Amino acid sequence: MRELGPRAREIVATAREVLESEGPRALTMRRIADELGIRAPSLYKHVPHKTALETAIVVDGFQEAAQRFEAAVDGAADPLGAFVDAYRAFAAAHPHVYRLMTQRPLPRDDMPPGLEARTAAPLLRAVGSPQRARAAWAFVHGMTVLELDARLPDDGVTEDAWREGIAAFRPPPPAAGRPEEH
Amino acid sequence: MRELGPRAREIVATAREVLESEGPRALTMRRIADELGIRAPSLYKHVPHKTALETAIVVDGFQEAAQRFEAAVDGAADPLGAFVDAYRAFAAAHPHVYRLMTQRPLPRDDMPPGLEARTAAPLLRAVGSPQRARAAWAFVHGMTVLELDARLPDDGVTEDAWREGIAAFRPPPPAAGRPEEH
DNA sequence: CGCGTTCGGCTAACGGTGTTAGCCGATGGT
DNA sequence: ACCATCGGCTAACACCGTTAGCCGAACGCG
Repeated sequence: MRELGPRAREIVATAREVLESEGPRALTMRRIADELGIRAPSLYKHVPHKTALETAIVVDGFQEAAQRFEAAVDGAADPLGAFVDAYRAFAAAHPHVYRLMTQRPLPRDDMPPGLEARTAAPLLRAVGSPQRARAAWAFVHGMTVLELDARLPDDGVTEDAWREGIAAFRPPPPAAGRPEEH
Repeated sequence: MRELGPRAREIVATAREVLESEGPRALTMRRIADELGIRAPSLYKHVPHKTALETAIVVDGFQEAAQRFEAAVDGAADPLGAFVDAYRAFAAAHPHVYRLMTQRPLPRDDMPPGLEARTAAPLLRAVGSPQRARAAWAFVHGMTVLELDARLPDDGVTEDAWREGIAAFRPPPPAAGRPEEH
């Protein structure tokens, strides 16, 4: 993947703004060009195709998410709970970007190496084992998309489901004497 | 939602075949018409728009899924395990239909009333409580889409994650004396 | 029988999409 | 002073969903 020039970064930034404020159907080459006071074909002087634009948005999204997750888990008394809060907050703040990041196979070849692992690391540390991390990730992602798509009734039960799932995947206390409060 | 005539049912059936065999990008009005030896505009004599076609595929998918889930759970020794097996089998057999069923808000207004609840019922029975059902559904759906999109490494750990999640959401044994084997 | 309606095809066309080809003025290096 | 590169531009293509309007065949019915 070619490195993006400064004009390309501008294009990606306005593309992300369009996506976040008006959703994926509005994310059109002509629309992006309009926003920049430019014609659509000129975009191709900076970006090879629309997919590369979407990939760049996804990469930015992962970078931002990774930062938030690391900051949330760092030194938290309840790392899993903190991670889940940060995860939900990210998805709620950038639902269209979140969907773009998750609703298709990852463009791994066009992503900085290590970024995927970096994003996954805080959860891994929060729950202990890799298989538990994958299960917990699946739960959190599942809840998130079901909520984004309004598949779950908006009653208190959904919040209970969050609690139930978090409790199910929280690592057991480190061994010794005092039990944890709940 | 208008009831679909017999020709419309044929159209939906070939649309589903195209979707299942070649994916959503191939699901084109012209492509469907071709398959039927017909021109694209003629489809609109039977179906109001493409979205209605997709909705019909989704409804068929839910009906088939509901049947499979009911059959799987019915009288099973481990209802949750049986449900998960049936769920994964359905998604693996019809990945594109599964995505269509889950990757967008449900077209509830154009679905037979009760179908959504019927599809959800087997899992609800299998785990006991509604909040546990939602959490378990999120986990199963999350694992499924992550696997469909090849987001999880294809090692044994993912299978462990399935086991871990299932164990986490299995209802406690009914009370009395003898412990279950594992 | 004849008539009118409805049905289910058709062609032509519109506006929108991503994308390519090719032109051209400005900028900047040698 | 020249030439190349950069970053715009217009025109156009193929494909998409969809609409308008035509037309032959089939059918109900007086």
